[in-house]
Amino acid sequence: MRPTFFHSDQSPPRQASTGELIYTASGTGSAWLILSGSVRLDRTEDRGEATFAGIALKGDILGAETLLLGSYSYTATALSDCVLVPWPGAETQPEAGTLLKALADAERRCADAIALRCGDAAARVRRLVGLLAGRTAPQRISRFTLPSLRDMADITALTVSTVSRTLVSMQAEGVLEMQSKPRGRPRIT
Amino acid sequence: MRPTFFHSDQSPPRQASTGELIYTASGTGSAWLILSGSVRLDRTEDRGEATFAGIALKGDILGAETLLLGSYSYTATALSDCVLVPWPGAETQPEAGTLLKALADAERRCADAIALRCGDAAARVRRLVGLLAGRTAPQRISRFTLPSLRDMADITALTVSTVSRTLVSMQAEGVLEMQSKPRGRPRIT
DNA sequence: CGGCTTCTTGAAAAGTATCAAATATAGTGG
DNA sequence: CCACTATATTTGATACTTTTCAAGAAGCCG
Repeated sequence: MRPTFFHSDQSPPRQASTGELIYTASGTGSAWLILSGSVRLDRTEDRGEATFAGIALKGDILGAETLLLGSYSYTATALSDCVLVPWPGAETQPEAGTLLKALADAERRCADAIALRCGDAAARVRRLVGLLAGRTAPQRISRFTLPSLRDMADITALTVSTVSRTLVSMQAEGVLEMQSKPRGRPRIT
Repeated sequence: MRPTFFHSDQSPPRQASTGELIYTASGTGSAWLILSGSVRLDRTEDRGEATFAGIALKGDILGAETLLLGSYSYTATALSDCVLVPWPGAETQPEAGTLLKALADAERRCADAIALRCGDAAARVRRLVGLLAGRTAPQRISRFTLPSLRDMADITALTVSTVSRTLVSMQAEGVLEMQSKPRGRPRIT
């Protein structure tokens, strides 16, 4: 008996753990629907440097440009543990309705990403934490479930030092759980 | 005889001059294709404040979310003189290919908008000026063709003062034409 | 253990925001 | 036609936030 959480005419879900590379710009592959987790997108600038270019959350479509261009335009990295399924599943061409939804979602998360660079450091980090936690989870957030400081710094256009200081003060205020993130190389989960 | 610069089965182009409101969030209307000019998108936050949420340039689709939701999600304002045509033109439903292109364009301009908030003030303003001028026009840019300082400040997450100072120094360097923008209420063109 | 990576923290420096005022122009109404 | 108002840009002095640079602490891994 096959598992029942995805249709039998689709490929199985793909897992990506925190920090893992999902695909690389100019590489080939399918588009993806994010079932859970959050993803960071990066664009390679003129000088070959990769810069933050967007964020994708649960329910978003990832790498839709490959359906048009034949290759990915951005590099995708998992900000948290992710589950992805190829998109569109069975049909070779997505239908107009789902494409429209993907388009509307893309514009919403664009506005979200821009908003993550508004205001002072405290406001940005707070907004990012809220976005990653999802509006459905108002309970206190553990520091363990957050991305690396490097990722959060890139997303908010702050430095690692500033993000660290901000998180520490958020912990002091009780917004975050009073438990420091373990230092050192992240453990392989 | 009808004009020949657009197909007779389409509505005529719409003009919007610099600073003009194109449509309002929660209002109704069609989606638009930008034939020329640049547009600023704003989202109303929780407290009712409007914040910058994106930029749209020549060739981009504007307000596609109205095809899915029935109303606009953002407020659109002309950053420069614009010409728009309803989209899709004759067909009631856009085809998959053009939707995919709109989706890819949306992600590209999302990355562009995020990049406008990277680096110091000089880098941001320089990038914005380059984006609005288009890569096809490497010649020197007149100060008259730029949006208002208020708009540029909102887009780059700087203040009006800082944008002004940056533009003045760019004029001194010769990147911009050495002609100051006229002060006072913008003339209605 | 030693090397590597990540997070934390301190002090000084740099950049931008803030506040305020001056300048300049378009539109309005007398 | 001319004050008068409203809006937009420029500029200066100061205060504040964040960056920078540096070092230390803490965990993983070979």
